[in-house]
Amino acid sequence: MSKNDIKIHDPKAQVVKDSLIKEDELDDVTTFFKTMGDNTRLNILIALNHNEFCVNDLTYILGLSQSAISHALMTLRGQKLVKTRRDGKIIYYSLDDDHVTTILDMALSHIKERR
Amino acid sequence: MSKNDIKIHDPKAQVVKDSLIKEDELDDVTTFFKTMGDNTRLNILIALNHNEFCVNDLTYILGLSQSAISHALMTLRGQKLVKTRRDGKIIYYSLDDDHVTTILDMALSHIKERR
DNA sequence: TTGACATATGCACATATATTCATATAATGA
DNA sequence: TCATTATATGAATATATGTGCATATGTCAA
Repeated sequence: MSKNDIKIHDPKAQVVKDSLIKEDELDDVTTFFKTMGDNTRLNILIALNHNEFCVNDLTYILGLSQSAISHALMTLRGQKLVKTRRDGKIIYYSLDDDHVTTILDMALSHIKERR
Repeated sequence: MSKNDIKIHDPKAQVVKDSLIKEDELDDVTTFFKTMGDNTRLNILIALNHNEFCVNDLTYILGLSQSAISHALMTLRGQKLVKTRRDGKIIYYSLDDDHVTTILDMALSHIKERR
């Protein structure tokens, strides 16, 4: 008996199965959540939600190595969650997406109400 | 020179550093995002957003093994994102949190607008 | 009580990923 | 040009995590 022979109990299952979002679209969403699902990156986003900062100051704020911060920022930039601005040697990072703030706030309140 | 000797450029860095959320609270939020950051779990949530379903039907909808679905559901239940209802042999799963729908929708639109 | 169906769980394995270390690139001022 | 400061990147390692397999638990019908 192969996988195709599974018998559904609720006919709605077929409808929902057919209406699932496409794999690549799903990948985009999960990748977004994965990006948010890391203490370092989330802390960076929270910090940048207050103000733009350079890599050095983010290193100080989070208390992590410059390399770790830089790697995290590259991931965030790849997801277009942060953008950069250069002023001489210094590169300033800031949030690149209004949604992030909203989603962040929602998640925070979601957690708090759950307690 | 130790980590404490990092010199900040922007005095706001100190303010933001002091206002960071507590580690355990941060863990809660990232754990929540991690839970959402998986294709199987997210697909389950999307399916349950349409209707409650039993494990068997979710297995059919996602085309995965019963074990994989069950494991995923345990994680979701641990995060209080789904709840269960038993009817005889069958256990029905449904969303346990209004926020999830909202956050899901936001993430989906976030992705779409970004293209 | 036995068999069939529905779901859960422990273990093992494979894959993904965050961090560190070392080093590279880039910009500035002397 | 050289030294210094700021940031990025590649490789290696350690840890986390999703899935399949086998099996356990639970429920009902006969």
